[in-house]
Amino acid sequence: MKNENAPQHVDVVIVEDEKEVREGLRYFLGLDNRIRVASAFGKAEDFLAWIEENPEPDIVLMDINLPGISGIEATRRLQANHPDLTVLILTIFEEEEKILDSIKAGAKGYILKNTKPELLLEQILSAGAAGSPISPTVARRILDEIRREGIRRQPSDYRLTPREQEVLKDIVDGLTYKELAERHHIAGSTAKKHILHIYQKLNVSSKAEIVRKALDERLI
Amino acid sequence: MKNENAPQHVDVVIVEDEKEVREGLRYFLGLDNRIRVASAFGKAEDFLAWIEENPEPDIVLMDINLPGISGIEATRRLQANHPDLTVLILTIFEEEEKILDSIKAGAKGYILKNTKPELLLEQILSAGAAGSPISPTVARRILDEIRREGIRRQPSDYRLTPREQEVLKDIVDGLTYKELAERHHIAGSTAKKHILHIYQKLNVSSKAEIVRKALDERLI
DNA sequence: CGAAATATACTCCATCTGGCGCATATCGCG
DNA sequence: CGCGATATGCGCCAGATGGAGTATATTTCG
Repeated sequence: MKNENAPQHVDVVIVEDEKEVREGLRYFLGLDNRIRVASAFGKAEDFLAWIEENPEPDIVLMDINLPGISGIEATRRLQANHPDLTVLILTIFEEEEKILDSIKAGAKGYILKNTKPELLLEQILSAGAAGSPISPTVARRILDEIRREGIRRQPSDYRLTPREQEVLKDIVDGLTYKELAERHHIAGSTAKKHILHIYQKLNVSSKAEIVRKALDERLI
Repeated sequence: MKNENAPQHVDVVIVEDEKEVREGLRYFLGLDNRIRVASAFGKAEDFLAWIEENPEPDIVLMDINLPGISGIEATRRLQANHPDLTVLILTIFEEEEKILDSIKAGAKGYILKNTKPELLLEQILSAGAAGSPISPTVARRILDEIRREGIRRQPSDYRLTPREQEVLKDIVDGLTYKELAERHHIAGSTAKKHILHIYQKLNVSSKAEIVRKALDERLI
């Protein structure tokens, strides 16, 4: 199976806005001769442009918190033209939502920035071998999530009032302020107020987002 | 945060039927003074009896393929009286089904037996610190599973053009005309035109309705 | 009882949205 | 070549929307 023409190293690209971290990573990874840092970017946009003009690297280390396009969004977009590109999220976030979003966006691994350097190296190399490096604390959350689905999905509680629940359902049905007001015999202004409250509680800002969230999380 | 009364080591129990492997593990783990092997068993039944009479160890290394009660079943039974016990599956199986079954049974980690000894040590120790050690190849399977949750059926054909498909997806993501225009480098007026065309084809008249329809009929 | 939460309603305002017409430009296909 | 489909873009308009106040009942619960 050994191919003498195979590159001797794993090509890595870094996308990370903080220059210190970015250059630090570039330097550290470069020390290991199994890894070659092909390039590094401070903005996802720059990387997305670059990837269209250059040969695919083996691995992309992607920060989440980037100015402009986020690392998750960038990962999602990569799926279109580079579905097989191995993207590893490298971030400080441990929030379950971001983790799952990343995975669904197509990330092949999720490594925390506090990972010890030697381990980080192992993780990156293992990703080349069809593995998915995941920081143990992150893995725990993912496993928790799987278990939870296995048991029962209790709808996340946004503490919507009964009225808001009704309104929510009507929004999902595509009703406008007016229609909603008529249906419940209240003023349009009131219907609107209910909707705005729901926006705050669900942390969204449009009906379309409500519908998406309500259906995704089955709070209908 | 250091507590002088804290135990100096992690208590580990091994459940593994093959004597060679069992004793090998016991010996190897014992070499590291951060770990103490409290006991080792060749049958799950023996361990289940023992655990009721002795203080809980910190970690249980559990083989799957055991005579009598399987490691997975044993893990499941442990949930009743010892829900917080950290069980790490240590096995040669990479089958997705066994992996998921183990997790659902309550295992906190899933390590392959081919894991390098030094890494194995790290994995076990990380489990003590609320982490979930997972072999990279196993993690990959789990992630694949999460991503897969959505085995699409054949969507009804509304004859949307490729561009409209893209726009449709963005609407479901909750984007406004402007955001959508930026993302595709087109004028807001054009984005709007695409949306209006989609409205006609899907026979709807608002973004909320599109989101609903797109999610319901899985045309995303 | 009385405070807190909920439901109701109004105003102002900037922006977004849906609907319509019109106009190019490109491409594939016959 | 020319037709039709697709993609792009502009302008106009009325109404819907989202955001932020303010205000007042009504209900709920400690």
